[in-house]
Amino acid sequence: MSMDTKQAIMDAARPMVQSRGYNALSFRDVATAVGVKSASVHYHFPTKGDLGAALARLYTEEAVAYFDALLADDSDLGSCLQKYTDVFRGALLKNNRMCLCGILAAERDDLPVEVRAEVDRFTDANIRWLSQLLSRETPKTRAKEIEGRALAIFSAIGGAQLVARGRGDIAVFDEAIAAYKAAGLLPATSNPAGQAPLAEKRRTKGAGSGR
Amino acid sequence: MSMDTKQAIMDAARPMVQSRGYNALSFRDVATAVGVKSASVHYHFPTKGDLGAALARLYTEEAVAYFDALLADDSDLGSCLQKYTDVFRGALLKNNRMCLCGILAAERDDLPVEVRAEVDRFTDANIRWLSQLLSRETPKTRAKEIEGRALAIFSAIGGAQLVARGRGDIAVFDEAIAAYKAAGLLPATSNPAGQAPLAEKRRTKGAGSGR
DNA sequence: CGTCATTTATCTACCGATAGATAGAATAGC
DNA sequence: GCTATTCTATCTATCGGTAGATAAATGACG
Repeated sequence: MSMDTKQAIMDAARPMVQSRGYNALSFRDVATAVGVKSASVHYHFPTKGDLGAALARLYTEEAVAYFDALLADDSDLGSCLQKYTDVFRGALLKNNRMCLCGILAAERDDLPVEVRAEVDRFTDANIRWLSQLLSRETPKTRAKEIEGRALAIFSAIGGAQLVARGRGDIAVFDEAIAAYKAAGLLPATSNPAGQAPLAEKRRTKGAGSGR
Repeated sequence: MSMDTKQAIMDAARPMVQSRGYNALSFRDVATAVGVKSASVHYHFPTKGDLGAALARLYTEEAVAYFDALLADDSDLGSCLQKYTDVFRGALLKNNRMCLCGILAAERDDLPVEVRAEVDRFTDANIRWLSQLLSRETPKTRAKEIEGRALAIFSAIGGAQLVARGRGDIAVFDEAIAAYKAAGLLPATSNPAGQAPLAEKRRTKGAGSGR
């Protein structure tokens, strides 16, 4: 029953943070959702920072695992990026949530240092993964340039998520992504006269756990 | 003494929200900063939602005024967009702050409806302005396409601001913007072999009030 | 096996601090 | 004197966190 509770706490807390942010996360709410008392949450996570950092760490680990599987399975850049994008889309789809580390980034000044560090790790992991993916297509390109492109993709998708969430309209996200493709920031997946490397058109299966 | 206090409250509250978000904004903190009691803040802004909405509304109005002046004065698209970008950069420059409506978008679920409405207005105003700017350069393009491009630029810049803030490093913002230019999402301002309409290179004078 | 000690996990009850908000007295300017 | 503004004082609700008790496993040892 022990690790079950710890896991249940994290399972309950994560969507709460993704919905309302770190500041709005309360031990009491989590405890109520899990069906225990807030003191029990403190038993597993002594401080709020501990809980927040654990959430962000697990979040990053799961994301990295999913993304790395993409890199291994699907060697097509276009469809990899499509699935990558769809993960962020999935968060909006689930009750207009945001990427956990995205919303934490907005709250940076209020975060305990240990949480901040995990947010940094998430960003790093995304840039690294995107760089890896991009450099596979254009191995000759300078690393600095590829990293810049990776950062641009990461930032742009995060921004689309933020703006779409602000409007409470997932269509805004889709429009932004479409415009990124039209501008050449993302590879076009099907019809229009894009540029950049092309890909097939399908959306494929699951979009992960709603990152 | 009356309107002075009201203005002083807003002047004090705005940077607080930009730094730590709506949830972290407290009547007591604002009152202390202004030099009055919290009850006096309630006199001018009965509820927190009133204060938040007033902040967002004024923020949008000031932004629109500044941007419209840009459209009138400087007819060059590249330098207009450069100044537009620099406004968002300026927020980071001032104690790693974010666009007020950007951070409010992240907190959407916690916002009173009146604040939410003002956030929407800000987004609309930005898309409208960017569309106006873009359509001046390419009048033939379909309105839907221009709006998509405007949304892309707005989202991308907001995302760059969010990621850079999360890292606490304004250089991240600059890198992202540079990569946007390289990708063709934003017009290149000077040296490289960009595409799109070109512009001169200067940064010009003030970047507004740190939007 | 049985006994004793320890650990695990949770509870109840509370702490000081702070949140937004309100009522009504005091003060100031016209 | 009336109105606009600010004050004092207080309320209720919630926050993260702690203290202390307890029941149930777990393990050590004779």
